Amino acid sequence: MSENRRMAELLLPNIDKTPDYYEALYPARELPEGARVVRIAPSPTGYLHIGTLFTGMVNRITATTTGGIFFTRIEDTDKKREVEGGIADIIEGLKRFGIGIDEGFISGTEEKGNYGPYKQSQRVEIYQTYVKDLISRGLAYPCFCTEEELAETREKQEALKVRTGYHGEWARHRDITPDEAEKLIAEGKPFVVRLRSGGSEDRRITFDDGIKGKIEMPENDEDFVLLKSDGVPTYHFAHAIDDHLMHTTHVIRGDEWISSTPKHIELFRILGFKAPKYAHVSPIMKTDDETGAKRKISKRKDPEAAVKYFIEQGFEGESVMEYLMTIAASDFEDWRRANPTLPYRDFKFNLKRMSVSGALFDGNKLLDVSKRVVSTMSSEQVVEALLSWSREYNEEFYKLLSADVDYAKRVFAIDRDVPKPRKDIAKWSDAPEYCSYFFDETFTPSYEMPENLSDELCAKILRAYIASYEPQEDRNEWFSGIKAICPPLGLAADTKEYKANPEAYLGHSGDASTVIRIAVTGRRNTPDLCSIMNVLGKERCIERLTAAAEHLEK
RNA sequence: GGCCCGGUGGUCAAGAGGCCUAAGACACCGCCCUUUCACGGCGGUAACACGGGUUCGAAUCCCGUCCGGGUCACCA
Repeated sequence: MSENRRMAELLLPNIDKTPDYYEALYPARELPEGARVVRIAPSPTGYLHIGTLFTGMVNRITATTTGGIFFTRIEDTDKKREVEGGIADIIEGLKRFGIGIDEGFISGTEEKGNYGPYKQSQRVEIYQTYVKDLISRGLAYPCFCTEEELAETREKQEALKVRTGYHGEWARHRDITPDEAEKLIAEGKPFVVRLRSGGSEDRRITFDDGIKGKIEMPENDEDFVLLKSDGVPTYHFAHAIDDHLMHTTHVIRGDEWISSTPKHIELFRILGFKAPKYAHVSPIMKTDDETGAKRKISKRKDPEAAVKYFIEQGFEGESVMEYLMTIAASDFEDWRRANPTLPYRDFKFNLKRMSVSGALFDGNKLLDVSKRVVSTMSSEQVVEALLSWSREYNEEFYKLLSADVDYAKRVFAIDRDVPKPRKDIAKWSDAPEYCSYFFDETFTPSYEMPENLSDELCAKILRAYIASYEPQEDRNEWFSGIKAICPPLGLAADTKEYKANPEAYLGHSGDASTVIRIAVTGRRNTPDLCSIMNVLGKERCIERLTAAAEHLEK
């Protein structure tokens, strides 16, 4: 038995399979030419991050436009950071935003597909099989350094002003013999398995990044850790094994990974795998409120880093995705204008069109996009969405709406379902304020009348209108009712008439309708008043008009 | 600090040596339409980080400076 072989048996005695076994178990996928196999590989460390959603979306749409596969894989190799329910939070979050999953984890607990298991903690035997093979080929070795020893090395390197890390001369256990290792193991010393890197600082490697283009870097020469002392792999090693076995063609991930790509490339080479194509997505940035500096959006400092924030605010998933698409593809907005009704998924996405630098999160733009999305929804859809949002995040409002759902539908049908719908609502949390005057419980009267009219005149307008008011289905008929009361009060029935000769009148029919609007709704700005009054009903309108008139007469 | 990646209006961006007197969108401002509010339409303010090259010609190519970001773990 060779020394390397002996070392392999010594370190991983329980592994009896060889890589060939797994190569046969996970044959190549049968997919059409050009189909891309992509994935998102989150760690279950808590809630869904906006950046994860973003790269998830980019991956999803890449698979969709190429007719490929999008799968999820859970990277739970760090027990310390794992959070209970973390998988469900992330997977359900993706689904909530309309990101369909073809394979891998499709809920917090279920997985599907022929390339599993899709959770790294269940793949330990696979990783160890490949590591054992590497050791027996002399390409990996055990390292018994303690944390303290590693820190010491680092200090020395810093004092000497040389590059820190476990490489070359500094790789203390690089030449450890099986005898030495056996002795240390017998003493109960823990160890990790490191790669015996064949790279050199002086040589450069280049790779063609799918987003950033050609990137040139020094080769990896770090004997980085493959297997941690608990036998679980590091990200780097798990990535190489998994994406090879799962036949990932394109690794689209956050650009914080660029600097470790040389490690990954070396791993794929040493393992004899074909490396995937890499594409590094720039992070979503934010301006720091305190320093004014641009920085990566942060979990700790920014509420909008958590996708939960948008859900609580009542943004439609579709709105957030539309907004993210405008960041992801510079030509998306043009496409959207040309195809206003198509789902964003139909957009032909191309990684090469992605921006190379990180975009600042623009809340205004999100609002604008959201208003457009909401304006295309029917009143039924709006009320349904409102009900499910408020049930969870605004109990008071939920009670109000659910007390009479038909009434709510009539409220939200106003100026909706028409060719040019209004854009008053961006997110469901805007709704309570938007419709407050439709409910006696939330109606706040206002008697702030237009500046150009005296209170006395306003009261007269209201009294005249109360006396003559009859509900009308037709807007023009309805407005005729207002026009009719104008001349006796010294107001112009026709606006143009007023503009031509303003001195001759105290105001015009537009002013009269403003007075009525304020009395009925407590606001100057509302959707179509005729429809509002019809929804409110004659009795309630008269009540409010009378209350206002009485107030002004005092 | 080493190594990477960037830098066009407040924001997102188009731009591949002459078509740039630099597009479009959001925001902001003004006007028009209109019974109000919106929607819509029209218009406006506002940018190639800086310095050197290369070239007849540079936002675009090269070098340097500055600035920003990322990364340097038995975390992903």
